[in-house]
Amino acid sequence: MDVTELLDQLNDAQREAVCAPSCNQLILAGAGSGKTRVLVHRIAWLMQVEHVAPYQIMAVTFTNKAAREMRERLTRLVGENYGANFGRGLWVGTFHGIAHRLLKSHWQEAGLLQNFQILDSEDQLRVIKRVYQELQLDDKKWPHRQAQYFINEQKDEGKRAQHLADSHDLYLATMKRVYVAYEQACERGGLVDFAELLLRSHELWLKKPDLLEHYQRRFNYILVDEFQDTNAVQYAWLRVLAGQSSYVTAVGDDDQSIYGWRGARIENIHHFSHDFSDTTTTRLEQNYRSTGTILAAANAVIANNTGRLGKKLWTSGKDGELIDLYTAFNEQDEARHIVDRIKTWVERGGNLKNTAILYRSNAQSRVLEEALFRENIAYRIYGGLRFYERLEIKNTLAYLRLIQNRNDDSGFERVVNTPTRGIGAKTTEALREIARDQGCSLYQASLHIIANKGLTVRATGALNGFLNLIDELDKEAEELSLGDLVDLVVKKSGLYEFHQNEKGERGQARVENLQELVNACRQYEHEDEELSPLEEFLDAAALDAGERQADEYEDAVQMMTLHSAKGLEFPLVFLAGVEENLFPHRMSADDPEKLEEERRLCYVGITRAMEKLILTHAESRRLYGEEKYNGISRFVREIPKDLVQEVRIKSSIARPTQFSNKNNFAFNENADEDFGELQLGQFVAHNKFGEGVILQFEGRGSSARVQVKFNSGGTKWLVLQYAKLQVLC
DNA sequence: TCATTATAGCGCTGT
DNA sequence: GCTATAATGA
Repeated sequence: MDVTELLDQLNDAQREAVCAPSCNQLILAGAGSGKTRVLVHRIAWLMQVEHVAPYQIMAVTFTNKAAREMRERLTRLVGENYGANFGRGLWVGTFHGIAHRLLKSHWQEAGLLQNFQILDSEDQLRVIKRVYQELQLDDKKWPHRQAQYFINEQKDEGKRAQHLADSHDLYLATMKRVYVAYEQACERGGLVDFAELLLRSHELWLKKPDLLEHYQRRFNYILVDEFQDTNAVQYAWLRVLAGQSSYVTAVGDDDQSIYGWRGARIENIHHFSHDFSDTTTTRLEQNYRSTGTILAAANAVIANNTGRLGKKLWTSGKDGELIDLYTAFNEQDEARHIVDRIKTWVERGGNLKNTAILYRSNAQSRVLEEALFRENIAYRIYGGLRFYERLEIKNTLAYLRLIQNRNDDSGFERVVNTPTRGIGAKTTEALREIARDQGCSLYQASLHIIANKGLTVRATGALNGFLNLIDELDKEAEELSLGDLVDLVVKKSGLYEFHQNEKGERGQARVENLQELVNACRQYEHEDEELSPLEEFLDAAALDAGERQADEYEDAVQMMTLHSAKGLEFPLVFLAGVEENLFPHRMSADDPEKLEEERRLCYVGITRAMEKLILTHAESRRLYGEEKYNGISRFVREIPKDLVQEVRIKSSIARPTQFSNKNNFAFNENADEDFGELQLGQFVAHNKFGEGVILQFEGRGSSARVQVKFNSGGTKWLVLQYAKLQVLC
């Protein structure tokens, strides 16, 4: 490719970053400012102009999706010049993926078992539960989750159990005990959790200077995306790897740091220019995504945060439409309104896939989903239960892991009696005891107990059946392709049949998921010659969050949390549930720092929108099984008034102003049924708001509602079905 | 030992 | 409201 062509598509600031002489670089890139483009072009520049070899470059991202996208764009830009070998030397991956790769190559030096397993957070919790039993700790006093959170927090900070000072504080002392025992359990079982991947590979380098030197010499250029999301270990890892001779390009946006709860340190971006010598800083502030109105709103909201590096997005484009704000009666009404707006959008020629509904927490998705489903609008939900975290999938993977490694205790425990085959709590308890005494795995304990006739005839038969099943599958594994093997595992283990017999839609969905897993395995491309396809697949499954690409091309409404929306953009965006206690979340309301993170989340949400942004909130919402009346989010108030227009319902039924004569309801024959004995001017009582007077009627059937002016001052629309108004005389 | 039912506990974000 | 455990009966 021609160099001019490489630079033509860039603005001045972008070009400055792309063509910078070799140095450490900090690129502060606002939302929609072409961050990925700069990264990709920078790599292309290094390769084609500076003649840096691909194997000297490492590009690090946070999600698999981002890594995939970068690789694709890079291939498109320079791939043809390098041919099929293009992907070989260049490392593009997530922090976790790269750390995993290193540990796989140097398991011995890292002090791991060769076939170590990656724990996802559910697996991790299981291990912690086992540890609790061992230590005889009360999970009521010290919840499992708290221990999990504690351990991960320590690891994210680079701290091992041994680094923790002994404390007289009972909580800290207990957590330390759990941490110590947890480390031992992982050590024994060859288990590695997410945080461990990073911590372990960091330690590997400190422990083996010659290994470090090898990689330092190799990777002269390291580029990191979403730098504001790095945690302490990742930052340290990076510094060590870069050493004195490599150049680091850090791209990030302090205003989009939304993973503080996961250990991300916004300070890393502040410290960068101190810690990496001769850093040049570039700001990308021109936005190519959103309208002027949307940007003005985003800028106004984020301006309320303190300690920012400072950045103001601007666009040369049009102001565009105002931001809509819809106040719904309840969450049902909110969903209805969103669906209506989507229908209008489509009628005017819009695509479903160009619209996104964003929300703070996954729990909000259900009502929205139902409303879309009722209207036959295709939708796709991101996140939530991930594919590889589903029960039936994890069970299948457990079988596969056992095939690969009999001593995988977590897999053993998971499926020894799934589907049920007569190996109950009593038998497994016996196995566990032997395993503990002998310091062996549950599989070996099984062999042991059978040899010593330590079980009833029935239990022995059942256990033998299970062991034979695994052996048989293993034997078959040599002959079969990965896809066929998984197919066989699913059928022979009885999982398939088990879920088929499960009643209801749930079983159906699970069967489909199993089929999908088989499909995924059939299509899985084996890359690394040193690993078996099964081995490679299992590792990939553990690291892959399971964002499937195929569906991206499907024309469907995109639904996701604000967190998973980062990095994406859509012409039409709904921000649902902009209410206090929900967004900002009530867990964050008291802590100024957490509140600022919520605000950044809001900033992320607003800047996803390209053309039109619609905010919705509900006056009353069923949350955790309770009716809540949350006020409108403070973030909405932070948007200048002149950028927002309130939309009232585009009523399908004209709103009658006179109710003196009930015959006015020509278009609403069931009005009597719907509104019963309620009349205009009727005094009513509500158990939360107290007494008031009815001002207006609207809707029918389940959406029949009345506007009430309460003596306490406020005026509210109430859905009759939920409000349970008492008629006063 | 299994399957059903009752109860308690817990709520966010996710590599 | 949901899930994960505990208690119950087959």
